Amino acid sequence: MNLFETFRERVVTIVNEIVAAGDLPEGLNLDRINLEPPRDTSHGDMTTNAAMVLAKPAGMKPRDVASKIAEKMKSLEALKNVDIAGPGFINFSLSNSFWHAQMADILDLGVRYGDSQMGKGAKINVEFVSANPTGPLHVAHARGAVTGDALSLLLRKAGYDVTTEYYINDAGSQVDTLARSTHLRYLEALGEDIGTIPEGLYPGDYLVPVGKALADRDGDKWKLADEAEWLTEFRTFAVAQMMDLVRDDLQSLGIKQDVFTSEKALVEAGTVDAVFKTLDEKGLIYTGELEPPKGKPVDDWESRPQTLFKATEFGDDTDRPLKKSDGSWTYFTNDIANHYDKYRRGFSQMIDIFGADHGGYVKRMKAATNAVSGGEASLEIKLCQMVHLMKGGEPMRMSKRSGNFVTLRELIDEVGKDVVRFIMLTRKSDTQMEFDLQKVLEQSRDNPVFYVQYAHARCHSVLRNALEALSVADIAALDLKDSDFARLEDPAELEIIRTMVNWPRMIEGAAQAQEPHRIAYYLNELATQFHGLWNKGKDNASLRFVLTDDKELTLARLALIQAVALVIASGLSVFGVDPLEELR
RNA sequence: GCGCCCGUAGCUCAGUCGGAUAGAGCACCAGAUUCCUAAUUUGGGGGCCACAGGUUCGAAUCCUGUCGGGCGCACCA
Repeated sequence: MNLFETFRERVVTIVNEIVAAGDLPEGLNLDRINLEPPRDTSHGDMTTNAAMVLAKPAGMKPRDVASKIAEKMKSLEALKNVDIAGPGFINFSLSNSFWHAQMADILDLGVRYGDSQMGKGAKINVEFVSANPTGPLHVAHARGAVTGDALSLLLRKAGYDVTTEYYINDAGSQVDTLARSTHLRYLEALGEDIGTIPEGLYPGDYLVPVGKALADRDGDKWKLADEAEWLTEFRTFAVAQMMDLVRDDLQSLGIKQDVFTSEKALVEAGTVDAVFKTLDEKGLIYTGELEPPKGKPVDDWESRPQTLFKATEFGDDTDRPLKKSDGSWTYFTNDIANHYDKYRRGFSQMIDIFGADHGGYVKRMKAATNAVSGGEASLEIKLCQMVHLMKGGEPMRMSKRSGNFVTLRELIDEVGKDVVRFIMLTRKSDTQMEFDLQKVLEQSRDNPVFYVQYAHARCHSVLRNALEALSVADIAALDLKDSDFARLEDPAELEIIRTMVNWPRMIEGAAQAQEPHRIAYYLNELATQFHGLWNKGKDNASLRFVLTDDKELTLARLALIQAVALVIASGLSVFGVDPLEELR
């Protein structure tokens, strides 16, 4: 529980006491009472809307309710300056000693500061990337990958039991295309001239080594064989190779999912049949005809009876086909089985991260998950909008022909894993964003990655210099935890402590909203405050961190810096970004 | 035609389950800057929160409609 929640409970307790005393009516809904830091810091350290939300149901004026509450709050420990403002806000501040006491917590917990029990260990499944295993990951996968991974880290920090998952689409026709493309490369490896890759097959060079590996292993065994003989073997081999590629790409982003579920395996295990049967028994399957699509005209459209799932009963716009014209399962049916399988494995909360181009798929998947679990499982789907890659303010065309890169790997090679991760997380995932490859490598205020990393590095630099100045070998020898925090009296120092104390609340808020990008803004703010304090020391020598004539104050300030470094590191860890101790 | 996402400063974007005078960075203008610990710093101008209604003590936020942008729209994956 964060401190704001603690004080909120105290306010609720006070309200209940007032009710018990008969000064407020019984049966008031207290859920809408908030307690938060005010936007304007001149209003104090904390503010509550309690009086305003209670006034109307109580049939009283907000300021009258406020004065009753404020009167009792004055007796709370550590509180000072309780007052009523505006339409009925109750603002108050906490004593400096209260804030100083929080320093010990931060230093004690280190990067675990901000860990929360909010999730109560609830199991939650986060599926992301799930790109077709037909080649290396594309830059377009980067945002979903990073968002999914960071969201998982965030939820873990907030106390959820998170399992990350990748669903391998290895049962559709695209993996047959992969197998055929690989066969061509196999023939090439055996010395045949394959010419240009025919339309409809995958032309990428990454299949050359796969074909060669098969030629090395099996010789010319498949050279003259019919496709029916080699297709399965080539598909299995190539998919395995492609998944190795994908895993390597993810690894280079620092991502390693816990579970890889194979679509093919789900089909072969009969899970899809079981799902179909379940839906059928619930009366959610029927045979009918659909309207022709309303968008672009489809050339090969033919009206025919289809096996349909009653998705409309669960909020979808139309019912959805479960079988293709050849009688096999649709991708959708298999994906229902995928989500059913997760439910069966004990996940009642699931999150999928999709690209924006899959937006049309959201309603049906949520509908199906709802149906197949009998309403017991909930599926959230987060859409990641497109990222426009820029270079020096100019949009980049992403095509091999123009010599610009197209793969995720190439993007990482250009700017580095940590930059990709941080920048992708600086914007809300469901809005489009720009990513300027030039700007993110600049060492300036304009580059949030640099600015935050620099703050962390600067903390460590100060600590290193301090050790030298104090002739101490190891920071542990300073016992910073036992410093006299009361010496931190400058408003800028207290402001930093308040910001750090807000960190646990940030984690809970961001986790609840499933919005990792809030962390980026928080880190930027903390970095700004720290850099600001550093700069004050330029003008005012008494505000420097290391003061040779005042060891007590120096130690207290070093403790503050240590705390800042820890909170920044804690924040970066949620992003999966490694904090730097020096910039070079 | 329908569905989803979005529209906030010149630009890129925040804005906490509805809260006080709507914020940040960049850009722009003006000042400081052989003081130092590491990559300057201080201040300023700049807004019909797309538009119009509605709900509310209170709306950028919720609801309805209009306009504008993005994505998607049998059997593919």
